[in-house]
Amino acid sequence: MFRGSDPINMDAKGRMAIPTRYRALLEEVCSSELVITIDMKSPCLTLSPLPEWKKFEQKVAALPAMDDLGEMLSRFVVGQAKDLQVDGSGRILIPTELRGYASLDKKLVLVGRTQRLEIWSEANWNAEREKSQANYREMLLEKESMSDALKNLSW
Amino acid sequence: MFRGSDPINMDAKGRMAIPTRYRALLEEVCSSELVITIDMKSPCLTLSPLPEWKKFEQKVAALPAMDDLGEMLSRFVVGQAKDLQVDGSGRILIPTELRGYASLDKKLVLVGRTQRLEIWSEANWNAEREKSQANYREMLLEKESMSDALKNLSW
DNA sequence: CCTTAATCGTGGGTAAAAGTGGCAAAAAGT
DNA sequence: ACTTTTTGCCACTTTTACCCACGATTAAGG
Repeated sequence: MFRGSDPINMDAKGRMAIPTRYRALLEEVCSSELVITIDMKSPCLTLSPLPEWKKFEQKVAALPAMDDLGEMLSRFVVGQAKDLQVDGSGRILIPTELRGYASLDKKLVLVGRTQRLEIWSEANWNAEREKSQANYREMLLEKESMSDALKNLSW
Repeated sequence: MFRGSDPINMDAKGRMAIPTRYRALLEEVCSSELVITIDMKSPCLTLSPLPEWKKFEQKVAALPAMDDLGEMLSRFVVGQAKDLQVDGSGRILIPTELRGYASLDKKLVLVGRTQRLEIWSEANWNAEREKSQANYREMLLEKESMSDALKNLSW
C-alpha cells in the first residue's frame, strides 16, 4: 500500500500535504479518515488509515491486563492517538501535542511502511538512517542476532 | 529471468537505459512498472518488477512488530523504495536520494539476479568482485560457516 | 569492402502537475 | 460583539515526466 519516502514542508499552521499518489487510495480505503499517534520505539509519529488502526487497537486491547509493557503501550500509544481528516486540499493538521514527541519543525519526511505511514523530522530521519548503515548492516551479516522469521525470509 | 551484467552510463539527469533484451520482457511481466530500493547488505540498489516486489513487501509486513532487525529492514528498505516507470525511450530515472547510498556516478553496472536486478557503481562492483574472490572461495571450502540449505544445494 | 539503413543510446527542451505559502472567510471562544 | 484560531481556497513556483531530435554503432546488402 504505502512505500517510499517524501520530503514535505509543514506550514506555519502545522499542516502537511499528503503526496498526490496516496490521495485517491486514502479516499478509497478509509474515506480519508486517519489516526495519528506516537511510535513507541522511535522518535516519530505513525499515521494509519482508520480500518488498519482499529485492527491494531483490538490486538492491544486483547493483551492480558497484567502485561505491564502492554498496558504501557496501550496507555501512551492508544491514549495519545487522534483522529484526523484529510482536508479539501489534501492536507492534514498535525496535533500540537504530538509535534514535540517527534521534534517536528518545518522539514518533515513521510515514510511508507506498507500498511501505515511514519512522520519524521528531517533531522531525526537522517540520523536514524545513518545509524542503520553503521550498525545494522553487520547485524544482518552475522546470523546469531537474527530471528528465525527473518533468517528464512527469501528474497 | 534476469542474468548477466551490463555496463551502462547514467546521464546528467540520473537516467539509465534498460538493456534492449529486457524491455519486451518487462513490458510483459509488469507493464514496465518497477520498484527500486536500497540493498540492505551491500552498497547497491535493487530493481524489481512490481509483482515480485509486492511478494517481498507482504513477507516483510508479516514479521512481528518487536523484531527489531525486521523493523529496520522494513523502515529503510520499504521506506526508501520508489515506484518507477520505464519511459518511452526504455530508460528509468534513478531517484536522487538513492544515488548516494550506492555511490552512483556516471558509470554503472546492471547485474541480473534471476528475479530482480542490481544496480552498482562500476567502482563498487569491481571492489566487491575482487573482495569476494579473495574471501569467499575459502569460505566455500570449509563447511562450518555454511547454511544447511547451501550445503544441500545440488547442481 | 564500402555504403546505406535501421536500431539503440543520449541529450535537451517544453508542458503539465504537484507542493508551498499566503490570504480571506468562517467558526469558536471570551 | 470582537478577537483569535482554524479551515478552506487560490495562485505561484519548482520539479518531474514526456516527447522529440540528433548522433553513434551495428548489421545487412550491394
